[in-house]
Amino acid sequence: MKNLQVNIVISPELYSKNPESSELGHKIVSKSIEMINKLGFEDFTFKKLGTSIGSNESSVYRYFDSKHALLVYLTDWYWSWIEYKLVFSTLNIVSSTEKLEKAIAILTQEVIEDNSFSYINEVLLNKIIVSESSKAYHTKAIDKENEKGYYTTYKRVVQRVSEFVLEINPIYEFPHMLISTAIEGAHQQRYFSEHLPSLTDVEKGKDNVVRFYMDLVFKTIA
Amino acid sequence: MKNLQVNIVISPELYSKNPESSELGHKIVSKSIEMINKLGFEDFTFKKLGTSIGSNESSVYRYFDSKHALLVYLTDWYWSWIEYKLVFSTLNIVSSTEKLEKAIAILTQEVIEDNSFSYINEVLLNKIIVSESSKAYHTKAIDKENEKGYYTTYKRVVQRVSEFVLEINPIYEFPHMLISTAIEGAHQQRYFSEHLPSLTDVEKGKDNVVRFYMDLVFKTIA
DNA sequence: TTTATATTAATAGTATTACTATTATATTTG
DNA sequence: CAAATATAATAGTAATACTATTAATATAAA
Repeated sequence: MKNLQVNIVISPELYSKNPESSELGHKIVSKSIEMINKLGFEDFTFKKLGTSIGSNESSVYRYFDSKHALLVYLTDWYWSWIEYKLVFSTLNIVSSTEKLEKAIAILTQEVIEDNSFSYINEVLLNKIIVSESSKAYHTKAIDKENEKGYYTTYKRVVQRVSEFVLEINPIYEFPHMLISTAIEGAHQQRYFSEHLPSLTDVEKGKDNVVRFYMDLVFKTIA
Repeated sequence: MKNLQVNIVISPELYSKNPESSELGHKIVSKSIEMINKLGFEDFTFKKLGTSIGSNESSVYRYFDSKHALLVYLTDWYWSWIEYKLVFSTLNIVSSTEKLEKAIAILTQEVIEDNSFSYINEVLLNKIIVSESSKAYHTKAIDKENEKGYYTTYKRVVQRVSEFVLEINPIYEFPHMLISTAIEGAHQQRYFSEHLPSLTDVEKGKDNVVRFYMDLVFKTIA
């Protein structure tokens, strides 16, 4: 994946002005990732963001209608990136088991190196997904936003991996629940392991989160 | 459980003035459950709450330091109630399998009737847990709050059920992850089934959420 | 029954937030 | 170079999440 020139393309519903289209847009996205990580989503504001990139609150608003819209954009970027990794790493593999293994690994692993997609730090973005992304869809406007297609990338990722599940066991009843449980669960377990460790069985050094979900998924569909 | 006079007792760290101690306290709790359901947590305010119970914003603040504190209180009340149901329904049962079955059912079922714990509507409270409770612990102050004991009841519930798992399979490596995955997963699946159904395999009439997690848990520890 | 005490209600005020609107100034493009 | 476009600067608004103060009311003790 190293030196391939690929771009994650984000659907226009998810921004007012495309942040890909200017230097300022790049700064907005990259600095917001840093700041949301540092401050948490609640304490992060467009005013603080504007100031810290040497620009202005109102300029940020020209790219994103709201703080929430920016979070949805970042989330969609993340899932687009994951989808890319997923497709790339399962291409030409014939064994369904092997494909599902790769998929579960990608979905449950912690992101530990910035794969250098230009101005986006994937390590920090992954941390935002773990600790803040549930706020993107836990909103009263969820149904309207879903209609507008805000969550299609995520749904497509779940769909793709569910298909691997059905290749292995075509009569398994709950492939989507299984995969969305594994994805969301893995994020939660990472959050818990840092903040509420007694809810987990995470040990230093071992990647128990991946092992746990790998085991769980394969046993469940066996 | 019907006519037993039992009270859920909440630890004093979770309120400024005990809402159990006055009529106004009861109203605050019961009306806030209604309003958070209707408006969502973001649009719910103490001002609106005060007005709608014929009282005052500042009076509400005497019971709870903040909106967030109230959500934590409600969450803890819910887990105390679940713990009570859990202990009650597994008492005197010798079979570990049966105990775990009962536990998973209690943890993953939708609450459909108000078991009439005085002024708290458990059906609505369960809905709040499903759609808002993750906001209680996804906060920058989580570590401090955890130290203060805000989440002990929830952790104890996970611990209790993890012990049932270990009774069945004493060498299973990840009992806490399994149980917290099932609990949080079941809530998420209920939320998804209503708002992002393609992430689930929920069908009308059938209680697939309970069936899915029951199957998953027992296969995983087999 | 008065008095003290606690509880609640009413009012006002603050800093901050999440935006909108307007105008001025750069920068790019034709 | 002119026109179009992008950005910055400034100001303003309604609402939020509180705090502080005082007034009214209920309850409990002397």
